[in-house]
Amino acid sequence: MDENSKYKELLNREGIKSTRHRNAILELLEESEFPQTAEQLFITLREKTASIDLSTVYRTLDTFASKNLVIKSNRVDDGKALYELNHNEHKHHLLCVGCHKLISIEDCPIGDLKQTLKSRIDFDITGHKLEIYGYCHDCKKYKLPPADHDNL
Amino acid sequence: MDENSKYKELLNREGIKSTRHRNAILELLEESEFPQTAEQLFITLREKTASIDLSTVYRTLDTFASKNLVIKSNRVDDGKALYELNHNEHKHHLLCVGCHKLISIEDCPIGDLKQTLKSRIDFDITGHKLEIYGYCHDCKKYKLPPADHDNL
DNA sequence: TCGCCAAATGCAACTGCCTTGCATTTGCAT
DNA sequence: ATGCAAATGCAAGGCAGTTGCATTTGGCGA
Ligand SMILES: [Mn+2]
Ligand SMILES: [Mn+2]
Ligand SMILES: [Zn+2]
Ligand SMILES: [Zn+2]
Repeated sequence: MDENSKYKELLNREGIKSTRHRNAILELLEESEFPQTAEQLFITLREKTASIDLSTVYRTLDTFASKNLVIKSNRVDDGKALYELNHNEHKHHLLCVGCHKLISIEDCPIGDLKQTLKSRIDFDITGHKLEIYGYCHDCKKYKLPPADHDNL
Repeated sequence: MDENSKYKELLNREGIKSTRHRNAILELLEESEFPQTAEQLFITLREKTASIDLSTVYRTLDTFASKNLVIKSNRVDDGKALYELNHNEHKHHLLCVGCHKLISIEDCPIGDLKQTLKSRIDFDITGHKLEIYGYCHDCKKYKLPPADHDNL
């Protein structure tokens, strides 16, 4: 293993081997602004670095997810699995249903709710997924009347 | 078509035909407290009512979703598609990761955020999906240390 | 540095969820 | 009742993700 082992320490800390593919995948995830499908990662990996099998990509991502290095979620429109690096920072994003642009935000509205639920029904929140969609500045002019559901 | 056409008006209002299967599926969804997979619905339909094909279940649910009669989402743990009746009321639920129980809540923490984002970055929220998980009262005693991500 | 072995990977077959093409049936307007 | 578009059943197919197994490789101990 050559000097490409940028993530050797991280991987060893998790008790798994530092390999070419694992380093490449971590590096690629670090460059990605938004969650990626396994296939997107696979294609990019084939282009820019060594040959790799799709099953290896899935296995690696699953391993990372089990170590909490990676967060796995599902795309809203087709349910396909998405993977992103777990930066241990709390972020959400807005999806524009007009142009499909993603916009990062730091807001998280769960904090208060967490206290409320703990005292009211004795439920301990450990995590959540929040997907927000709507129309961005550029798309507002073409805005359709909003669907009458889920429309607080 | 006999008197089972409980939803004839509703269906006609949406511009689609009232059929035995569509009525059965709407009825079944109305009895369901929580979102169901297509397969769960399919099995129940086969047991309690007439024979139906799985593809019909999917096609019907897709049709309903396109009319906003049904809300389609994805299960957190396996990504499988879930379907529920759109009651046009705003609800979320808590998933206990200990016993997989679902608990309905009426709280929605999006209201304030909606105003904030509109004024700050000119984004119009039209909808959102929120999935909250943690430990219910009964499972707290067996609680594992929380994962260090997404843990506001 | 060498050899060992469990872990990681490639490859190909396979599973399961969901979709689609097509022939037949059915709802419903006339 | 008749006609026709929409709905359905059936079977095949598509595609994301998984798995079994043979081979390779990383890391460790001698
Ligand atoms: Mn949050
Ligand atoms: Mn809400
Ligand atoms: Zn937009
Ligand atoms: Zn529980």
